Amino acid sequence: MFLGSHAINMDAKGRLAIPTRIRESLVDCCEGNLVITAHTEERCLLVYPEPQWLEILPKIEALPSFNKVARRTQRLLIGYACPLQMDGNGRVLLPPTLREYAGLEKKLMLVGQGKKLELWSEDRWVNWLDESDDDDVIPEEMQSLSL
Amino acid sequence: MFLGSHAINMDAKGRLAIPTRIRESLVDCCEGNLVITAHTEERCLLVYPEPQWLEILPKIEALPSFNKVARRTQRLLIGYACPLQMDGNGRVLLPPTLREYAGLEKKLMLVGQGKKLELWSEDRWVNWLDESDDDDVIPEEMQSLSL
DNA sequence: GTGCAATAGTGGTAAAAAGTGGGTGAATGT
DNA sequence: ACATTCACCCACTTTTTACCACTATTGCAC
Repeated sequence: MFLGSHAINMDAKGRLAIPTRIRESLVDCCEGNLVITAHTEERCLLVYPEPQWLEILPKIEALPSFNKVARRTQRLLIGYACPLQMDGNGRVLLPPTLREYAGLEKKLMLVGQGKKLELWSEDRWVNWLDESDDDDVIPEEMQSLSL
Repeated sequence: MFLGSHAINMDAKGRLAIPTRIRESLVDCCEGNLVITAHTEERCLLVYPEPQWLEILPKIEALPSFNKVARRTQRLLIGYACPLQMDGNGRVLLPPTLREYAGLEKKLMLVGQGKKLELWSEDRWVNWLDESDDDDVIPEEMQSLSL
């Protein structure tokens, strides 16, 4: 279970030190085997423990090839997916195409999301926080949700 | 299984170095025998390991001849198909007609898509990423999909 | 409160591998 | 027969990646 957000830095080579708390969770649940890919709705990245990834992969593959939205989802999720391994210092190397996609520079935010993590450029994260989506539709599943 | 995206360059002769990761997968699954053809929905190319291609070919041929969409699909997929072989350095030579179709110049993106690969002009790829498809229909299979 | 120790984070280096460019000979087509 | 194209090969340059060393920070004990 991944909770909380962490401000972390990426070095000049695109390496990223996973915060120790999270590192421990990762070793527990997947021996450090991660899959990182693009988020389809925002320009940020998704980090899955490999077992979680293997659960959703078949669902993505099963989507219809001749629907535009489905094709976009497939192309991004599968097309950007990349297995990652932590190095001896608990760092991972982010492939250039993913850095590019999410606009990652030095300052990043790693955000726990339960079964997965999200990785944001700090700038984009802050911008997203400021966005007001007042006019968006609330799905049925949330109509009766009480927090 | 092909995952992940790679920025690659085409040289002046129209040769294209396959990234090592993918090269290994290709040698494993088809001894480097590829078939490349046109994508019917976007102006990019499809790269199949030969066995995968031989699986889908009969399905394409079986499409009804008196339907316009089906005819277009056949014409493009079969009409542009071309077998490729990697050279000693893991490069392939792209036929001019395919380069033309997909608008390939120097900078390309090779995108893993599970059983196949897609090859894009980098420009077109970036444009496609920026396209907003907000008004498209979300297929039923995705209505309750939770990733 | 201060100092020491352990651990996290950062930067650098060197060996290996991958990408790039070019040249030559064979083959094909005019 | 000649020209042009293409496949194959060789060599060089750049990038990658794994490993190592140092600095900073945190936490604990005295």
